[in-house]
Amino acid sequence: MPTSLSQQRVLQIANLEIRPGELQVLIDDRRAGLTVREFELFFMLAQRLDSVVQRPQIYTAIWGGEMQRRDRSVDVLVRKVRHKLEIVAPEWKYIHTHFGIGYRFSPERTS
Amino acid sequence: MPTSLSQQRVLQIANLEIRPGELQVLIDDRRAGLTVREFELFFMLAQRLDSVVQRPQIYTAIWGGEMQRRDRSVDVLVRKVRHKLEIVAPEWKYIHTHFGIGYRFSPERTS
DNA sequence: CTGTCTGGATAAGAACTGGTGAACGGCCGG
DNA sequence: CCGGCCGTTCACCAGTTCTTATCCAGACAG
Repeated sequence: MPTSLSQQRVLQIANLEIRPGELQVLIDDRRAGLTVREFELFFMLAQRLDSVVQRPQIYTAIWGGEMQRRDRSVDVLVRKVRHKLEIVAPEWKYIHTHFGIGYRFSPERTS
Repeated sequence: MPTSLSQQRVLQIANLEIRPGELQVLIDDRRAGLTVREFELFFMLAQRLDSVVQRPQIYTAIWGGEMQRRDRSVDVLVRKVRHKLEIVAPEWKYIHTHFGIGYRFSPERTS
């Protein structure tokens, strides 16, 4: 699966640089320090800029298979990614929650 | 493959001089004393300064073929290179670990 | 306003990854 | 033969990450 990521191009969005081949996210040239899972989530959402991705879709994209009811894996992962991004860029929000549906990636300045 | 190395230019980075044609690494004009394999690894990473190189890519570049799961060859080789470099330049770190991903070359003074 | 459902936050144990030292075997020169 | 060098593999361990459970705040329906 890192192989498939390697094929992808570098994404430049807002103050982000996302390098699939290195599994790295750079924010204003600083490394976010995401783990492999975390990167997969973030990159997956980033590719669908501005669109709401449903939870089960996210789950399948990252873990494969069907998401069980009450499985909180996606939520916890989102939480971790948000946290790491906030450390590097406190004044930005990247992942937005859509209640009862899923998440949407779009960089927004908060201040 | 020593042939391909011979074609390459000498790299000057930080306190390093890397001579592909001689398979030699000089640190402040002192020889690191790397073996052929060790040099290949170090040079390969050095050419990708500041970028994270995934383990399987490293493996393929040096041994060819696919890296098996749980193959520790890369790790052990990195360990040996680090050790030899540390003897010559204790106050420098050259190879950084990115957990779950691979390694990144960028010279940093530690002290 | 109240009850119910969804998602945020946190924590504990399991599972995994990488650092490290050493053993093993091949190769070569003496 | 013998000893040293080199590359590979193994085993142990520390540190990191993932999974799962729980508690709680916010959202929504009636």
